[in-house]
Amino acid sequence: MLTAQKNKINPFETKDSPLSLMFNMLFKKYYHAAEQQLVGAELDRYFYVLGLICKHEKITQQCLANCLQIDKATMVRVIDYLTDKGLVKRTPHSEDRRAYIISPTPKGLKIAPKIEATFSQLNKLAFNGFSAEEKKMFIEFMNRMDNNLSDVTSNISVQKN
Amino acid sequence: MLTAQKNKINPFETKDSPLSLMFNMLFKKYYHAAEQQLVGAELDRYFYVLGLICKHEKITQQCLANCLQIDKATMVRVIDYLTDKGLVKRTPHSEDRRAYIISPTPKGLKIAPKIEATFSQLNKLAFNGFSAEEKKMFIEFMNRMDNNLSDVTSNISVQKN
DNA sequence: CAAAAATAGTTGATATAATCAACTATATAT
DNA sequence: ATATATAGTTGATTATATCAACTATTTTTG
Repeated sequence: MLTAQKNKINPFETKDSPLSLMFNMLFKKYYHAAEQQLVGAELDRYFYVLGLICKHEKITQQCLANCLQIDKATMVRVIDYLTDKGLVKRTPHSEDRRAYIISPTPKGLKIAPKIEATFSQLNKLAFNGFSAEEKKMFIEFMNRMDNNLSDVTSNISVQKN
Repeated sequence: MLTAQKNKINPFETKDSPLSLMFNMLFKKYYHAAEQQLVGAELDRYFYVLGLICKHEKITQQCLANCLQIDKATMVRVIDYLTDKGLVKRTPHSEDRRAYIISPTPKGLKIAPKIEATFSQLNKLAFNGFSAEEKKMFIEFMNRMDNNLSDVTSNISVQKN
């Protein structure tokens, strides 16, 4: 019998647990830690989107949606949110009049280092006790998995974005 | 300039990308693939919860919430959903009259193998090209990260569950 | 070249999920 | 015996995802 007190299920130790469960749990822990560290930082979500925009300076909405595997309709609202907060702006694309280029405002750029520092610190914490080789291997494993799973989804079904 | 056509951002190759982004992307791909494979299987979400319940046969709601890092209020609704579908049932806990034990119904148990098979297949696909050692290392890495990030969140803040 | 198809972005509607506070009932600690 | 903690529930609110339909523009192709 599994009760709350003697809570013993650990997906990381159980044979054949779905990997998605592990990914999701790690995602949540990391994400919530980031939220806590960024409290009072002008924005209260979509840190990683702002991070990406600031890192690349110029990027279209559709590209962001593709990169982050987010539906383009959802992305509209993300960018609306960041725009309302005065952190990014839309400017018409010079070569494609359907498209907009998303770029950070000065205010957005000012926050970016704080976001980057938070991610960098959390990465360091997540990798605590990892050797340089182990760290490198981990990222490589993740990259391989991403490729493996991309093959699956594109074979099984039509992409949504 | 990053446009949709020449989409070049890859969080797995970019130095110092937030790990949460990688976790989330892998989670999504895996999860959506599972959804597609389980279309028409009585339930259309919470596969992993049903999987856990069937694997353990007897487990309290709070324990499930803890294990899955889901708010207990959310868990109520998950169990409601599974109960409405006739896949699990609540029975009073014999030693703790506040608690309910969640267990699978025959119908739930009948579906379980299909869910397990899907996860098993997707795990295999995700690990495609991994040696036995690499696979073992990956799980170990994930486990270590989970511990590292648990330390953080419990230090920084109060747990929600 | 003109027509058809595809793409970038938006909107509205809907469905799903997370979160919080307040609550009941019971169990545990002091 | 009282105070505190826990398991579970509910209602309200917010966040997120998803889908179809739409405009405007670009690309494809016959």
